[in-house]
Amino acid sequence: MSNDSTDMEISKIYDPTAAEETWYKHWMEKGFFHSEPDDREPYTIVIPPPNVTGVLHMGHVLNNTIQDVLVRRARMKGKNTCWVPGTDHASIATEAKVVALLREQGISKHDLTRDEFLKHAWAWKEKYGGIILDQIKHLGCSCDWDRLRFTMDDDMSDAVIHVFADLYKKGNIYRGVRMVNWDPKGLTAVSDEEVIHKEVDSKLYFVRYKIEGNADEWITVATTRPETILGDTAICVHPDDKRYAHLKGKKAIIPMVNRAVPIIFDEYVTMEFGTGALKVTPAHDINDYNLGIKHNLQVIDILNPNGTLSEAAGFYTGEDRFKVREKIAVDLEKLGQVVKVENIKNKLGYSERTNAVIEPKLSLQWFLKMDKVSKPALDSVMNGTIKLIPDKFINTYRHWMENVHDWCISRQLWWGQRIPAYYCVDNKTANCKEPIVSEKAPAECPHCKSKNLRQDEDVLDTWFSSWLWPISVFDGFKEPGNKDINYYYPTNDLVTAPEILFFWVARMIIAGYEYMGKEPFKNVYLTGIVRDKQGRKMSKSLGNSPDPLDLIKQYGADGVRVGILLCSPAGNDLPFDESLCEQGRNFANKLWNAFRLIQSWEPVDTEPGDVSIYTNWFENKLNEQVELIEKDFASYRLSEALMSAYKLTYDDFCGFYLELIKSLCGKNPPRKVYDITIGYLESLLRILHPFMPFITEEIWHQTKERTEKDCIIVASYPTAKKQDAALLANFELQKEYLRMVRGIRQQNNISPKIELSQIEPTSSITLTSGVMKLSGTAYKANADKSARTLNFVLKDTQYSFSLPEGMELDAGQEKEKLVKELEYHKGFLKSVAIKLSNQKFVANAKPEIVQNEMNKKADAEAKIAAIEKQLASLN
RNA sequence: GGGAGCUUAGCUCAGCUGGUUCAGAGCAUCUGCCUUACAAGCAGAGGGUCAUCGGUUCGAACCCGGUAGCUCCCA
Repeated sequence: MSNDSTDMEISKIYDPTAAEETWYKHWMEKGFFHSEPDDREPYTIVIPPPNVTGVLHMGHVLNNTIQDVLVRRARMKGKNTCWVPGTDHASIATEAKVVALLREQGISKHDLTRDEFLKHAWAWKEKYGGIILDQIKHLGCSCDWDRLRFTMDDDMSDAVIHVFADLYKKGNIYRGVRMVNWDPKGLTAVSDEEVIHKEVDSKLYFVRYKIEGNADEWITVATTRPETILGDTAICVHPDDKRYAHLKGKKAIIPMVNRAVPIIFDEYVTMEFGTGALKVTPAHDINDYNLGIKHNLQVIDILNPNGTLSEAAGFYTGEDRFKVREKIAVDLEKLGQVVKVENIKNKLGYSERTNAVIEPKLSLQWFLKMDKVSKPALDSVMNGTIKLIPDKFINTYRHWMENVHDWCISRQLWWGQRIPAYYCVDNKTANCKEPIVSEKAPAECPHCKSKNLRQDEDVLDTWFSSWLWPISVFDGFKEPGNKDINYYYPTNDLVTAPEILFFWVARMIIAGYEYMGKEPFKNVYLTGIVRDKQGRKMSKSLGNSPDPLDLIKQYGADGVRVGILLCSPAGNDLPFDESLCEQGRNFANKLWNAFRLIQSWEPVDTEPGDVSIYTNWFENKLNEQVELIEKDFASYRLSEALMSAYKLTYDDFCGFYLELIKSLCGKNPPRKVYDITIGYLESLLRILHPFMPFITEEIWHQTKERTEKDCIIVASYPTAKKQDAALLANFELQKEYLRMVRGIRQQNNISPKIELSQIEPTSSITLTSGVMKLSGTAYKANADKSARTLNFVLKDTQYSFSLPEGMELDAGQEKEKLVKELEYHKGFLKSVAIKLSNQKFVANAKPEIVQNEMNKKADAEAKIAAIEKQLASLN
């Protein structure tokens, strides 16, 4: 080091930009992020692959910061860490983007062949699909970029196809007509989990239907979807409903279409809702569909896939269902069939992807049977093999797993893995109708030998790719038992949002047991949801999310990381406020200035002498906090761990330790003290590195000359040594003394520059010379004890200081203050005394508790005596 | 409609097996300070009937029950 010249300038304010670029590049070049199996213990995380359509939002910032903290800490603890990054092809979202882009260019999807469309889609992916990963790098994430994966990479797709064929062979996948959630905008079925139910204002139409054969008899139904009247095939009433009992065996006439439909009786109907009479539309409502099966009703599908009315409706063909709803209300009114219209609130399903109102629709889809495969996945969480953090999610998980529905895995899209099912076009034998499921395209129909085969048009749900992620990223399907999968699987931690606990986490666990016979990860850390100040979830569509890259520019990546972590306990929602990042930035600056101070010192070759008690104290404090932080990490309390590190640095190191050394040694500490202090700074840097990777690396390299590979990212993490509890306790009193002196200075307007003379030194607490100096107090022998003094009581000891020259003391005020304090302690003593005189307490409470009360009593008595003595001196 | 969870300082949260340190932390606020590392800073201070009502207990923020409000999940 050659920083002995005074003209060497280091900025007062830490500038993160240069450090971020330099060090990320350096880490990459030196291969610190890359992992290969070796004989060390592995620590593995697979990233929740963000959508290729995505740009970085605050949720990603939170999620990836947490992962990076865990990974960096594990790396420093000597683990062979592997954080696998990647992206997800996001079928619906990406296809929608590509369709929109093509539309801008005047191209309609339907004018293209499947292959042509996919070419556009891949081009789109190449261009935009990597944006989010580049953004993650700015956060400092130490992913193993050599292992980058995409859910539609050839290998990954092969795995998906293999799994589909395998599960079909095992009888776990079937094809069937079911009521699905139809997204008329995305033109595809979506799974139950992709439907968001929202409460909306609707109208409830009361429409009367004529009873067949009776001149003026009517039955009135209530519906929020009058357009579906055209698809009605029954009216249903409760068997106990006396109002309708006489209609048994009768038929009702559907308005407009004049179709006579049976009046059926079923307990499913709620008599209290509406009129107690329910119109039944089996094609467009899941409950009606079930009623239809039970009562053998006709099914009339009146909707086209895009949400317009079909030929089967008979009216309004080609018009959108919502327009038709308004029109039919008017038309029915004209026919005199509308009795009344009420405003109500009801819940509607919306597509998670396109926000279109979901229409229940009958269609032919592929399903995965969930009952059997989900068993081990439920057990593993219930028996603790996989831990959910926080564990409040176990209940939610169990509830879902115990009531799990079959998973609709087909999507009517082109972007994704095409279902490996083939159909015989010639259909020469009865068996030809069976789909042929095969990983490779079959050459001919196994039944009729026809070579005229057609592949299923649909692709698989994106989650059907990502549920294999922890296995497929290590080529566990392509090469079972390979070196990587054996070494890295099961992974350690998974960090994700609770929203996708079922979408993704549960299904990964299922796949893990099905294909590896082992859980895919040991711990699942569920983050909170980042919300804005009004409590709304941050989202692109609301535009209420700050751009993380702007934040990084403003506060530095370290500042943003600290900001988002400081108040995000696991599973708790995080109302995000930019001021948190400001706090992070300020903290980085504090650390920077602590470094500046130390590096400005010019050590001298003297012995430390008394200064050793302070280095000794900080050593103990450091160990105490490292131990605490260790515990916090063990229970995944990251924000608490960060707060401990924050206070250790801010309060203990900067606020107390450095101030003491400074006041005792000025700019010239003994060399030994200097070296030790540098060592402490380095320990702090190492503790902070997982949270603030850039600034810690920067300072690490400025504290001394280091080789290229001597980086903090691979430095060892501090371990806790045993502490001297008595020493730590004693120093709390030293600090308290300092606080008290500063308090009386503030109250009495005494500048820190004026030295206060302590006239009654006592032996109860040995005040150290550094604390005396820092507090600006000094012992004064032979003081005039009759003079007015400034006083405070610490523990059981009264400290008195003679008044600085020219200062008057308001004795009345001082007395008042003391009397108040005395009253408080007397009250306290009284409550303790009552407790101790309670026979039941003494008999029932544990001995150490009783002893505690006795100590409390003694303390209070001592304090009271001290205050009384002080009061007496005022008279 | 069914289920789960939450309610502690202005805000965000700790508070383990009921018992000094059990009423805490950070931020914000207020009051002094441009004290030679840092005003992105230093020093000090104020602030809570632990949602509410009842029960158990020698003792309850903590255990049990009712009520209110909020959130989430499922239908």
